[in-house]
Amino acid sequence: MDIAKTYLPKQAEDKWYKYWLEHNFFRSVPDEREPYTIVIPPPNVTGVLHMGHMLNNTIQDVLIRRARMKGKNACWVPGTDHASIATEAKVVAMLKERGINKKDLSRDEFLAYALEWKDKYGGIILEQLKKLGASCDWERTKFTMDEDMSESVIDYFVHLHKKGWIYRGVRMVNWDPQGKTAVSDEEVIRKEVNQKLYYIKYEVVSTNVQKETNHVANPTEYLTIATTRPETIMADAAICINPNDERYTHLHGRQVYIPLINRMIPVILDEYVTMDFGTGCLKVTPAHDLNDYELGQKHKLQIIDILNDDATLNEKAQILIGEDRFIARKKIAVLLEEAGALDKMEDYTSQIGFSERTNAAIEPKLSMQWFCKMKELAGPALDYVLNGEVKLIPEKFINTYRHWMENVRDWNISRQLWWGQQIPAYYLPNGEFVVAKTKEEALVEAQAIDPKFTLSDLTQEEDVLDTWFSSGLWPISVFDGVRNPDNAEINYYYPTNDLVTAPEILFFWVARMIMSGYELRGQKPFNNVYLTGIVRDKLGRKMSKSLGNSPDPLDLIDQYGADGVRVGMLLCSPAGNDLMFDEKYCKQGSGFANKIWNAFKLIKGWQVDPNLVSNNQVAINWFESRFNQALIDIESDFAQYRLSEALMATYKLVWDDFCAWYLEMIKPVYQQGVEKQSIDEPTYRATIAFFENILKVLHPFMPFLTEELWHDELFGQREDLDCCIVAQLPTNGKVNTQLKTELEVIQQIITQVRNIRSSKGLSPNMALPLAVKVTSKIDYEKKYWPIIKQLGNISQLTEVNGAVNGANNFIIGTDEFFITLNLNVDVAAEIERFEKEEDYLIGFLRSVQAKLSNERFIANAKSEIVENELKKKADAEARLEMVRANLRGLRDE
RNA sequence: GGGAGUUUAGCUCAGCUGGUUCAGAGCAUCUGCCUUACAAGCAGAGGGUCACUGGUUCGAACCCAGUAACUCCCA
Repeated sequence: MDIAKTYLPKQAEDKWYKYWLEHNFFRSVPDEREPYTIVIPPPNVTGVLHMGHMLNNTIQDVLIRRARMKGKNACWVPGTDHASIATEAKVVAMLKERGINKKDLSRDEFLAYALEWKDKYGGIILEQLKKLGASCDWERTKFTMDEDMSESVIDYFVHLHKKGWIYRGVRMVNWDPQGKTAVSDEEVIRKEVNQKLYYIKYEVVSTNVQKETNHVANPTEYLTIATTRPETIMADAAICINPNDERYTHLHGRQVYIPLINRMIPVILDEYVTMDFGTGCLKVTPAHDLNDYELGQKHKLQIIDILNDDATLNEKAQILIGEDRFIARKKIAVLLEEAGALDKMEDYTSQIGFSERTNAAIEPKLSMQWFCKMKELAGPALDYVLNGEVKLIPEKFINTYRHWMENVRDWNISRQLWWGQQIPAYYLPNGEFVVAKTKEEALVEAQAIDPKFTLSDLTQEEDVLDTWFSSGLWPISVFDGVRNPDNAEINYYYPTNDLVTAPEILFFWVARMIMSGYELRGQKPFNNVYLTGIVRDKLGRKMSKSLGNSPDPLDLIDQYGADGVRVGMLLCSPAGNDLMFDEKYCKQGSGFANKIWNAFKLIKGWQVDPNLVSNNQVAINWFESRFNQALIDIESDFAQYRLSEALMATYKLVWDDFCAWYLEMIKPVYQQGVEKQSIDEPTYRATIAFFENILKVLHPFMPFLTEELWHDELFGQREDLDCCIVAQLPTNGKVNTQLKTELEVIQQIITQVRNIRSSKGLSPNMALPLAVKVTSKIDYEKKYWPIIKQLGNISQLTEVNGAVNGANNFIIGTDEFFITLNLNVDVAAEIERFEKEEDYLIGFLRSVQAKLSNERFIANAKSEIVENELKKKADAEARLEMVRANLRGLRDE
């Protein structure tokens, strides 16, 4: 068989993903094993994969695969949410293209179109996740509007209503005039916008007395206000000035006319007004501004709403009826100008809210909405996090979480849409309403009020529930734990283990899951919340469609292989910090895959010769020990969710320890004309065992490559179900610290020898003799000779008692090494080198001595630190003596 | 305006309870090598006033205070 020169990911990826599916490796059903559960943060059903998903799902897959390989019953539940606003907007747009107006459709007709649309385009994202290698239990795929999921939502609503935590109320909401729905504060994106500040003159109403006595002498009086929204003056209820503002004392108790419509409104006093902003006169428009609304409540002002749901002006505006708010703004400026009421215009920038879903400018609007009380729910949800039952990783998010939970406001859960769960509230002819799971049950409730009511008297609330209201139940509802709280699945899988999500939805998703978990089950929904950062480009900009700075994830997979991209994502993703994504990380990932592939190729080229005797036992023991150490480190990294460090530890284990050192130590010397290189049996067996273990450790990060190699005949015959994906991770054995330290010395010798070769311009092929003056206990001659010989290309090793004349030398630890070259030693350069070292050692000793002669150091420092200082001193002195001996020798020449 | 976070090599980040002359990793850079697994490679090298200013301490990248810059959240 001819092995490709580089790793080719494509075939391997398709082949093994299919194989895993066919053999049900992703499937989880409750059994006697310990469960390990992750529920996916459901992406929008209409969404497509972006870099944020790539990161998020790579992390989840690494965690789930690792759990599987640790013998846990690993269950990763996939799914999507219905994203009511975004999806409805898309469906409306699609209908428009077909010439259909939503207004002309019944609710059921519209939902039929929406479902059709969802079936056609929905769930693409889940297919994309498969390309990444996501090992979700696809049989469990859920959608927040599945029948059982919707029923759970309705049940929860009824439950909360029974507790008295759901109510209706008029509130100022963030109105999206395009989506024609309220959106939550969190769904509003604030942006700086250049606007105009209009200075408008209001005529002050003269008093009767003044009118009669001074009619002619007293000219008309005006006050001027500054506003960015002149089109709302018709909704003004008052003008407000600061009572301390001396400029306007004469206006106290007066009234003014609104220009153009000449409606009379009072001048009111409130310290809320900033005197040095604009003119110090504030127009108060309670229906169209949150702060004005509150001011209006305080001063019992009239509320005049002049806007329709689509932000056109209604008949209450009296003028410009039917015009859009922005067009009205331009037109009214002209009208004011003509009426002489426009004093001036200034440029002004301010923050304006835009709908995250439709990008329309948010209009503050008073409307009747459904609310869920948050105080009672937030308390326990905060406690879970504060007492550490739910761990946030990294911990820095606890502060933010607490701040939000302590200042939580009631949650507006209604949306003026059709795509979603219709609120199960039924209005009665008398204006009251009842809440029940079904219309029939609602009738029973209604008849308790008045037995004469019939089904036809009940009208269901038109609004649907916020999507977060469904996804807030996700960890419970995917296991049917709302409807059947005691079923086997929920009891087995809940609470789930880890949740991987973005910090920006900590509140409206994570917090709400914790709330519902407590409320419905008295249990947290997950143990750990791993918060990933935002994927930015290498310039630190958020990746966005409009900037076009986001690579297409599938293109990346195409180019670098899924394994390469997974490694690339993880290499640059410290927990909780934003990551500056750069394609070069994917390149590094695919380079790593190639390195592993080539190590495999090397081993494949060997063949056991039973007659050969192994002299690699030290190398084998060393790597085994090194491997065990790496397992410990990697486990510790995972325990702390330091995934990129766990990956880097694995990367170095493979590249440095295994490839660069171990394989080079044991690699048979090439024999020409032989198809397969001969190797002794113990080394061959050990190496293959190491390689198989390495594949296991790598698997969570690079599932495809490892599975591909796992099935090679190199490892013998495999049963159908003997796959890397379900192999059990090796358990760590002993770490031999003496071997480790000694080999570090050997590595330094090799490096020095290479250095000398390289600095003298000698070929690596030229074998050199090495002499050593040993004072340590290291057995160079017997124990390490095979390694030194092979890696250093040393012809012979001799022990000497004194310096070797004319040799190049170096010191490692307390042992001195000599290489005799048939070249003149550059005495001056050598002297310089040793003088440099001497200086360093003198400085070092001085700093150590300074500590040791400091009484306060001796008195205060821990004894092991003092001892360590003494040892440092002794070592440095011994070394300094050697260096000086060398210098003496050199200077004598 | 209120709150939180960040600042260590050209880039992305480690650095635990203050204690090795402690400043580290990967990438990038430079030099030399097409050495029969890998040029997507090998061997070697350079690179930092740990943002700044003070303080605490025998000892500070680490603790404290202040300053600056950047980021995020809320109003």
